[in-house]
Amino acid sequence: MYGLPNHEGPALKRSNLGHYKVRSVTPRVIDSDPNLPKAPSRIQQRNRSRILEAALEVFSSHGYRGSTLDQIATEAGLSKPNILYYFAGKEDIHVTLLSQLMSTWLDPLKEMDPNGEPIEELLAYVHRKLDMAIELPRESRLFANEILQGAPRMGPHLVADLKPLFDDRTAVILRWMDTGKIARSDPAHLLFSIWATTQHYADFAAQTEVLLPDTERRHSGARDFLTQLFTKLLAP
Amino acid sequence: MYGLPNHEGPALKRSNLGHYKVRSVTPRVIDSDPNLPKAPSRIQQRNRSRILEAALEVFSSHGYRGSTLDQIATEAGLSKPNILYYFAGKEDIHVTLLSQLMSTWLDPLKEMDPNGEPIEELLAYVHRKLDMAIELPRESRLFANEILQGAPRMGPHLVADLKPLFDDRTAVILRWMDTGKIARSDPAHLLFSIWATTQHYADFAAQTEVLLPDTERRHSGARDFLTQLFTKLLAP
DNA sequence: TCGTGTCTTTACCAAATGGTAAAAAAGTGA
DNA sequence: TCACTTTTTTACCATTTGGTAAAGACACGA
Repeated sequence: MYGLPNHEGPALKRSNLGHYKVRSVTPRVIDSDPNLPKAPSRIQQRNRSRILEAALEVFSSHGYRGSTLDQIATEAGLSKPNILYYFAGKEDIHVTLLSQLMSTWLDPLKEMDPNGEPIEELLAYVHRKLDMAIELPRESRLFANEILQGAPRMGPHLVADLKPLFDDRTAVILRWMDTGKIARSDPAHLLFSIWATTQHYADFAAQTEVLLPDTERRHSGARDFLTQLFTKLLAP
Repeated sequence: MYGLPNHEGPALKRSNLGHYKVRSVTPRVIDSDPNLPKAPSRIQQRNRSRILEAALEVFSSHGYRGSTLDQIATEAGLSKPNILYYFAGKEDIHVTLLSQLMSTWLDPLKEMDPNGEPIEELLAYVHRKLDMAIELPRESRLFANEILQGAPRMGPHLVADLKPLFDDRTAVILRWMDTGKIARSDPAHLLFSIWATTQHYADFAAQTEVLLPDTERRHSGARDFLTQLFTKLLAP
């Protein structure tokens, strides 16, 4: 009688392909494979990135379901049908955003050098993560929203991309501990605590801004505190 | 042309009072003030708490906008009009939930004893918060969702309830530091880091469960790690 | 300047969703 | 059992919203 809601809004009536990614081809002499889609025109690049920028703004502050195509369209300065010319649908925009941001988000973790000085590497990682949380809070919130809802659109990405990197990095950290250059602790929880403490400043900004109105103390204070916290933890 | 969305769905046509809270009174001999609303009947108590339990389940996993009255109704085993007999609307349910949970959520902070042993008190607080995150993840996620969206319905609560408590507790911690019983650090950021690290296990469970599938290591491992982390930070 | 393909707008639609009116059903005290 | 109140159901409604069709505007090479 009262079924679960269709979380994607009105049902799409036909598979909505052929909009941008798959299209008929006008062969170019330069192009090696005439069966590949054309390179995006300047206008396409501009509008697609406009839409993604607008979507980041909207999705990150209202969540997926809390955002509407109209909002994104207004923010992007385009009409709703027009953004649907560039993307197959709301979900397509969201997924595109998430996958694009995934690499940005994981970069600092990749940059940790297994041959570097352990304490330096880890503290640098903390600082980079904190800088990102402060400078790119929308990106942080976008991910937080997605994970909070149980990662419905990013679950596979987590398993395929994040998990292997995570396993690799925890192994590196474990080896560092074996050398005695940093104190022993659970590397997995160490990474969790770094993520939690840094992203907290982006994800819970509405709270921290109320509790600690002084922006300067919030930002550089966070840096000092986290340095102290992790320096003490890692000291051999 | 393309306006912002009305985030509350269809506009309500009239002020929707008189549903439960305000109703005509049949005077009782026992009641001292016959102009006060009647005490809720057994059936009302049962159904209201059923609805709140269902709403906690639904709101915490889909967010406010991602949840529908039908979902809540189904989960509660009632019909949609029936839950609207008990609550004035979707927002009323959400607000009721949030205010009820606020005190549960702040209790551990209140219980910190200014006259206790600083390290013990703070570690006990960390452990209580972690236990709550693990045992009441839905409550944690409900708050996280609300804060992430900028606390649209809880902002005033934060200022009125949390801020004074926060200021008081950071002052207590500062006094503890003055006695030399714990190391100096910024008390505000100390509390932030406790909240961040503990709630992370509830709010980002979708992630931690992928990265650390072993439930035992996730839970007791977190406890050990956080004990270590904060013991080292606080050691004078 | 003409024609072809790209981009944008106008005018829609169907489903989902929050909410309501009103009558039926179930309790309840006397 | 009767009268009265409380609770539940049935049948709706108005907006919102994701999405589409189709025509028009635009760009640009030949």
